Amino acid sequence: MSTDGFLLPLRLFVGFRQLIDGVHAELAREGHPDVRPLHGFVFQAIGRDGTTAVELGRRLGVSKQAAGKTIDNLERLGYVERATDPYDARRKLVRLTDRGREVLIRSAQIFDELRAEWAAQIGADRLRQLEADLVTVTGAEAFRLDVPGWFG
Amino acid sequence: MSTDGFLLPLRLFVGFRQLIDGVHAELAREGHPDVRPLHGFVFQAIGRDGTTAVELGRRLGVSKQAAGKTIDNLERLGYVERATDPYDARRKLVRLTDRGREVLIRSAQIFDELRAEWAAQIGADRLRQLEADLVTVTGAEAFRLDVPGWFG
DNA sequence: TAAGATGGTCAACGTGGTTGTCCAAAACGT
DNA sequence: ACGTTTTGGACAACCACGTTGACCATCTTA
Repeated sequence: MSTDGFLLPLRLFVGFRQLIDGVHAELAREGHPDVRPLHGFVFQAIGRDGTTAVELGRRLGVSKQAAGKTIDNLERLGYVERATDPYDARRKLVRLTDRGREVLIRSAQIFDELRAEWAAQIGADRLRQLEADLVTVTGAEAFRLDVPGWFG
Repeated sequence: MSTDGFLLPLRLFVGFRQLIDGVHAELAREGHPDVRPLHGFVFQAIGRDGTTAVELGRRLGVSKQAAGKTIDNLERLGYVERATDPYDARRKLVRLTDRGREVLIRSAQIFDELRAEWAAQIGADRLRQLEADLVTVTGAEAFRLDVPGWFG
């Protein structure tokens, strides 16, 4: 039936990667050369309200230690900050700094721009349908962040 | 315009990951539990004719040393074998073993089956259009295999 | 034939993942 | 109220896979 069973997964990945690379190339141009693809998902998982290392690990599908290391790195880069929870002395709240929020906002904007470029090539309605179809076939799958270990 | 700029890349990745995980779950069931997502792409890059470590690295977008390490692993698992090139004593040809070819063939078949499941959900014509649209927007991009290092 | 390019391997290093261990603080149960 | 369990965080050791640098053998080329 199909000409090549590898076409679909390959193109999905290439599309994903082009979008991610496009965002990070632009972020690097705007003064954020150290932000990795991984970090974007972390920023999103932290969100405006902040989280803890354990909760972050849960959301991303990695161990709390791995989440802690990533937080260490982002803290060193100035994108997140830790604060003690006044209601629970065990917890350390992880929140985005202004710099971190800036990256989160810019990322969304750049993704929108890249999406618009796609829309210009295949048409806005076709792109909407592509997104809708992907949602249909993939369902409500949680995002797993253990990509490095998962792939290799 | 778009509700969420993160939707598109996220769904592309989730779709990719579901296909890959589906194939490797089935491969594991069929006696190949040690084959990683990475390896499928390596098998494809080696192809029927075989290659060398340098050429493999070039195709996959990684260093020749990294390609060599991956070959070491696959050789240990019995999926590829090295042979000296009779016309060039420097080169070592890497070829798939019967076991390796089996995985390559089965992978393509399972991908086709998963693709058929997608087609059953959104319709064969819509899936064909989705693929065609992805090809249009992504262009003739070479696959890069440096995923672990790239992502994190 | 000497100089350069090419293919392969070894070694050292970095990052991000894992598990195991331990401690402090909160929650729970009698 | 107090002892026990659970929870959040950090430290350490280890593994996988990527990188660069160096080195040697072999082929190509001027």
